[in-house]
Amino acid sequence: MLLKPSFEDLKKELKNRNINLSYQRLSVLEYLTQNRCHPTVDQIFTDIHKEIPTLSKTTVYNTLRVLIEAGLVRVITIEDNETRYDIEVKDHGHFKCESCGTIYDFCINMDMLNSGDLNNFKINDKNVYFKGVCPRCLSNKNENK
Amino acid sequence: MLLKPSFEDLKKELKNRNINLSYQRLSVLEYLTQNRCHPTVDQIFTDIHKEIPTLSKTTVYNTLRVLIEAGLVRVITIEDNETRYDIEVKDHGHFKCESCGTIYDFCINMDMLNSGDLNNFKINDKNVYFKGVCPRCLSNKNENK
DNA sequence: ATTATAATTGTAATGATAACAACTTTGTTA
DNA sequence: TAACAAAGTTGTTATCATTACAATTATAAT
Ligand SMILES: [Mn+2]
Ligand SMILES: [Mn+2]
Ligand SMILES: [Zn+2]
Ligand SMILES: [Zn+2]
Repeated sequence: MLLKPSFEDLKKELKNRNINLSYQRLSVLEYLTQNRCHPTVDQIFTDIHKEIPTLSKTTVYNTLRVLIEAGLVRVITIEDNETRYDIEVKDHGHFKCESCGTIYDFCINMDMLNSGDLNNFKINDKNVYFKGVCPRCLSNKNENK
Repeated sequence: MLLKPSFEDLKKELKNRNINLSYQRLSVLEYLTQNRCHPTVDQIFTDIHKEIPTLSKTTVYNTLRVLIEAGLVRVITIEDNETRYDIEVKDHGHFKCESCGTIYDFCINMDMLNSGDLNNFKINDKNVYFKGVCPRCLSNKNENK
């Protein structure tokens, strides 16, 4: 199973890397640990803005860049028109339901994947994206027959 | 190995689907069969524009949409700031070199990948994206030591 | 040849992200 | 603690990719 890093663990990680623990950064970081739905910048901004009305969207972008560079957040580009963010940086796949839009995590065996074509390549980043229809939407469709 | 469909094969495919074979559409289609570097819209437009000065970028977008809907072209979203297009629709992975920008194809065993988490999901589309440094750039780096 | 349908074109609108400079907060030093 | 320097935040503006739209042109059907 995927390990879920706690907010406190992540705070320590940032401190270790000498990254300043500003109120806004901690707020974004905490949001990501509690909302593991792979949110967009707009979702993150809109939600935190309710708590911190002075928050700027630029800060959300800046913070995400810092967290990504620190290796604490990964980018999900399963769709060409929306960038999403994931606090879980361990290898795992993403499935997007084309009906309800939900993005599901799933386990993958990355070793099985590497066919040997990439023997002499230095691999830094791996992403697996599937699309289709989730079980919930499939059963809803059957009910409406 | 991956099969490379010929321009003529693809023309027949379009005819079968009653998709109009306009000069511009055929031009884009032929470009994709001959430039398998996963080009962006801008690359496609700029190159074909040299031959067809009246070509509009809107037409390139429209044509790509038609070809994608027909299942003859697939979208590559390995980077969040550039959408790329691939005439090869068979399952295969993509590796982007972070140094030279080249996107390499590689073989994958998709069946090995599916861990069972997605047993009840209907899967329509699969993409595997890796990033890192390609052998050529790795050896260049060593030379400059 | 005429007419209807579809495709193309150029421009304008949209929306996500980045650049920027002014302002504010934080950390450091005395 | 006070003063200063560095870093972070904010709001605005700029940029760029993509889409919407209406006018024009090309294709298909009769
Ligand atoms: Mn995830
Ligand atoms: Mn490819
Ligand atoms: Zn669903
Ligand atoms: Zn390279």
